[in-house]
Amino acid sequence: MAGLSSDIQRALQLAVGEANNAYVQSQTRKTSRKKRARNEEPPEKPRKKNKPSEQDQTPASQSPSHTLTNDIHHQDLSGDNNHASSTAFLNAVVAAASATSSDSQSLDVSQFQHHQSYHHTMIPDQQASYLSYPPAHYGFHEVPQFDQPPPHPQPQQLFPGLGGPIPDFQYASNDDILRAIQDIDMSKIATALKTLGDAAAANTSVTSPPPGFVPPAAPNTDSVQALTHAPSTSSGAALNAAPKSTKSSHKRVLDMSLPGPEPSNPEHAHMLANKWMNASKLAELVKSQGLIYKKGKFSAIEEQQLKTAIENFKICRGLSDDQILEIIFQKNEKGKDNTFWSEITTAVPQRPIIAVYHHVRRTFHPKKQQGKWTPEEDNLLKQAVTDLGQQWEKVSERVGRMSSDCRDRYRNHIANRELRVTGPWSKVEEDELTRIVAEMTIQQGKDFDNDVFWGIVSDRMGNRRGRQQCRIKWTDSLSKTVKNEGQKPRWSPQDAYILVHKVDSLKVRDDTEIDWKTLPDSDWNLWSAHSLQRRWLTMKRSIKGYEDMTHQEIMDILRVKKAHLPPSTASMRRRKVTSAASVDDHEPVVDPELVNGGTIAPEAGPSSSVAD
DNA sequence: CGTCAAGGTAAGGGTAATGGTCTGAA
DNA sequence: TTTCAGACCATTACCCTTACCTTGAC
Repeated sequence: MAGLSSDIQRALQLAVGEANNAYVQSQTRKTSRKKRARNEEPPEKPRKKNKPSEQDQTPASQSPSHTLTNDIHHQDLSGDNNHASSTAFLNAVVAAASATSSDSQSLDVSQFQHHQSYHHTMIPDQQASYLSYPPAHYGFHEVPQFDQPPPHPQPQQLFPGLGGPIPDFQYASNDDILRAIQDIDMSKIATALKTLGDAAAANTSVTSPPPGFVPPAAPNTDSVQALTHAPSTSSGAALNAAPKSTKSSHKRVLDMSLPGPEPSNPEHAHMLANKWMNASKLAELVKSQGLIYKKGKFSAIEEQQLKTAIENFKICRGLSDDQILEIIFQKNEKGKDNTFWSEITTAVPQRPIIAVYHHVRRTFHPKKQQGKWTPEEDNLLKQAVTDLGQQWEKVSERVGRMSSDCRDRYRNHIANRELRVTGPWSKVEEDELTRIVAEMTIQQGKDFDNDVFWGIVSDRMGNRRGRQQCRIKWTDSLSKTVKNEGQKPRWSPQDAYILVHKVDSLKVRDDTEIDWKTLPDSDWNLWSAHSLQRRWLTMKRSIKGYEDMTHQEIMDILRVKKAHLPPSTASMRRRKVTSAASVDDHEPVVDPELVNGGTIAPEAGPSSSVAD
């Protein structure tokens, strides 16, 4: 099948692998739960924090402080029916796609089951797999294997009719794969997968899922009110962790294979989607009824879900794009469709209707994202504020930018412009900022990471520095120096190592789902959430072709890339280093692989402050 | 006329993307 | 010496939440 796109190839691999994974999982669980204990650790060993014993893994025992990993286990264990349904649907997909095959050359999926699973993230202790990823040029074959599990027994094939041999995917070239699948009708596969992807994307009551397809429920990985944040792996655990085996993944920039947020209880879900509750009302319900709702940035997946929901709303009612915009920005009450906001809110579980309202109105605003402000616009804005005051909607009409953008431009760049200083901070300024922050937080028993009002700080700096300047200077520079006893810490390979393991432990579908504030722990807390996020982006962008990879694929590569610590930093892991003065370069070096393999456990948490 | 819910506006806090400079290793 | 990657710093557009206000139904 010449000209088959690589996306289609990957999509097919994914479909088959996913279907078989799902099937094998359900078969495996049905036949013997004991197999689940076959993991990196012997069953009698105490499990890591994030890997509770199997007895813990019932939905009923799920505590509010459950971990993400727990969630995944819960979903997986309790989701036999879901798997069966998903599997049945995938089965139908492939059956439909292969219906036109002229001969029965087909996929022997048992070939894949010897390799590591890209589903590893859903089934942490499941070692069966179908597709190997990434290819050897990433150096995965060089990664030391720890506690290689015994070969996984092979459950019955999901696609017994597709029994022809196929080259081992782990080492096969694309050509081999293509030859093996050449008789499958790729257009049908692609169509079916698109449907599947859309269903997963929508994962909502707005859309009707394909028959038999039950979208899996899932851990929530964003900020969730009233939920103790699922802790990521501790820094100590990260340092002690063996590099995980490779697992395959698939080429979709948004990876929907991991489940999304678990729907709230039906009553709460209805309330969130229909009641316009303000912050205090929400807080009250969190307290009194244990309401769980999501805060923070909308992830790329939520964006997609909303987009799909709006599209469905449009199609169901036969509306045009303009009519949808009229609903979103409706000014008059006449002809108002009150179901719109409630309906699209159901597409993003755990989001309150008010948050969706604000988000969608910004996202769909015709004046959004116009880039840099020109001096002419600045003058127009300045004049408009002089004439109209801070009535941003009116100012917006005159300037031609969104009201919030006008407000931001004014407060951040126009107001007090004559006083504003830019460029590097002087020592005097840094001391002044440190003093002001200390006075406003520490001296009042508050947290200097979270309880600072930056507008006030800027005022107290005489408006010579803006709120954003003050905040960034503090969170990304001065605070870590203060925490580090006056020494400026530098980002080290072990920080990168910890970060990768922590991100990995979150098991998110996409890095936009990460709540970066939850990453630091007591031993590793020098870096602000903002810094960590930027570090992550830097690491991610160091991977060639990262734009076309899913989070899982990026994770796979970084996990290996950052698997080893340079000897010079390995020694530091044996004790907590808090300042440059404490670093002894002559300390014996610990073989990082020994530590990685769990032979040597670090005594304490890692140094989070490797000095120059 | 008071109350309540829906939703519009403003304000405060925060993040993402990007670019420049410096530094150290190859 | 040159080149390059990445650490560090700064800027600024963009985003989310919350408080408060307006409007209309009851």
